Order: sequence, then C-alpha cells, then structure tokens
Amino acid sequence: MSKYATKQRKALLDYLVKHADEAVSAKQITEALAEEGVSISAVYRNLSELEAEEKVLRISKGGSRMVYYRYTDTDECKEHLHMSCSECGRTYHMDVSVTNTLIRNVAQDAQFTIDRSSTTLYGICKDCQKRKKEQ
Amino acid sequence: MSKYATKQRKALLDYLVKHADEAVSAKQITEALAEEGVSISAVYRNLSELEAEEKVLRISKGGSRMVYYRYTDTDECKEHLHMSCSECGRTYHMDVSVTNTLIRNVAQDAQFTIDRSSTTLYGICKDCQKRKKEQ
DNA sequence: TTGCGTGCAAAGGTTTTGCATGGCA
DNA sequence: TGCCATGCAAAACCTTTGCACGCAA
Repeated sequence: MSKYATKQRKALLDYLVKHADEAVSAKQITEALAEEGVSISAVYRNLSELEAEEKVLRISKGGSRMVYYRYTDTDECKEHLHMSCSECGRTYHMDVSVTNTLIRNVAQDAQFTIDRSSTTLYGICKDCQKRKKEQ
Repeated sequence: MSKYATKQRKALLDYLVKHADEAVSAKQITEALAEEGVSISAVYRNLSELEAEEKVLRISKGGSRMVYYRYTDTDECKEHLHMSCSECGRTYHMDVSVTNTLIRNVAQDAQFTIDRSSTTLYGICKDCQKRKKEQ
C-alpha cells in the first residue's frame, strides 16, 4: 500500500487515468513519462503496487507476448466483462445483462465459473471494422 | 512448413498431443523433453512453426506474464471459445450454441466481433470448485 | 548428396532487484 | 528527522538468432 504521494506516482496515475480504456505497455508508459522524470523502475514498481491494489489490471493482447496494463478504478468494471480490440487496443465494456447471460449459460452448461476480472475477450471493434471496409 | 520429421519435432508434437487440453509453457516443454535430447531452440522454433500452421495456439494465463501454448488440431476448436481454469490450467471447450449466443449478443449490443481463436475465458472449473469446497 | 533442422552460445528485449541517495510527511 | 520511494546499473528471465554441424530424405 502506498504511503507517500510522490510526483512519480502521481504522474503514473495521471497517465493511467487519461488512458483508462487503453491497454498500455510499461514501455509506452515509461517513454511518455520519461520527460517528467519518472524512471523505468518507478513505473514497474508502482504498476505492481497498483495491480496488487486492484486498481490496475494486467492484460495480454491477443498473440503479442508483451504485457499491458489497464486502469480500472470504477466498481462497475467489476461487474461486467471487457473486450479489447486487437486492432486499436481500445477497451470496451460489455453490457451487464449480456455479461450475466453469458456467465449463467456457461455455469449451467459446463459448471465453469467465469472470473470477471481476469477475462478479456478479443476481437475487432465497430470503428475498426468500418475502417477496414473502407480501405 | 515442416519438411523433415526429426525426432525433436516428433517428440514435441507427441508431448503437445498428450497435454492437448493444458496450457503449457515453453519452459515446461523444454524440461520435459530435455532427457530426450531436445534443445530449447528446437522447442521454440517448432512451436513458432506450429503456431504459424495454426496447430498450436499461443495463450496467456490471467495474471501471469508467461506465454503458454495449447495444441489445437481439431477443426471444431475453431468454432467454439475456450475456458481455462486458473486453478488447474486445464482447457474446457465451450458449447457451440453457447458460444454463438454470446457472439451474437455482443455483436448486436456493441457491434464488436469476437475472435474465437484469440479469446480465452478464465475462471474455476467444476472439479476445482468441488475440491475447494471440500477443504 | 542436398539442404533442412539442430545445438550451442551469444544477443536481444523486458522485468526485477540491490544499494545508495533523495524527498515526503 | 525517519523512512519510504527513487534512480542507476546490474542481474535475472524469457525468447530469438547466427553459425557450423548433423541427419532425414
């Protein structure tokens, strides 16, 4: 648990909030915050801490082997599933009733209890589909 | 595309088939096949090739930063989604109609097209739930 | 015999860690 | 002032790659 509010921690949190619906990598964050004087170790250490506090989710895009992070402060996000666009990396929030239907169906059919926080569905979002068609 | 059937390639494929419903890491595979004289480079190179041939899927367990692989030979597996138990690592195959309902619902509600091959749902399987209760 | 696949070791990239220093409370 | 957090650099990891050799066809 963080005790001091250092400028590095503030900068990181600020960045994460601004990119709340994006899957960002440690590298991206480090590069963006380098000019503000945030070192790579500070990024990693604070990211781990935020992850432990469940304010940040560690996700992994489709086939990529890199780890991405996503800020999840709101409690609503603990109720629904998330979808990540493999094209633009944006995060989408699944409708709660759609989420519940899925979870109920799977529970009934396979007796498998889906974990809302660690599950992310991958695919192509509306905008990226449109963009692809136009090309 | 593989042209020679070397003993290393056979050993790897054999291992993958035997662990078809598990998410196994390159490290696990390498350790298991070391005594058979399969080097780590052979493991990685063949794994990449099998991935390109779509015979192996690269997946990433919930919070872990390691990459796992899963053998998927059958065509049916391209039609349904998969669930991975965070407890025992075993893979479960979602019922096709449940899969289709989910994909249809999401497409209607959010115009998001879920990709069947790169998506894995995480949670606890029936057996592990039972085991937990008994403890 | 041909040339693909392997083993080894080195290189590459990402994440973690030890230690002295700096800065928040 | 006390002690947590940072920066730096080294280490630890996992994965990829170059090159000479071995082996399947």
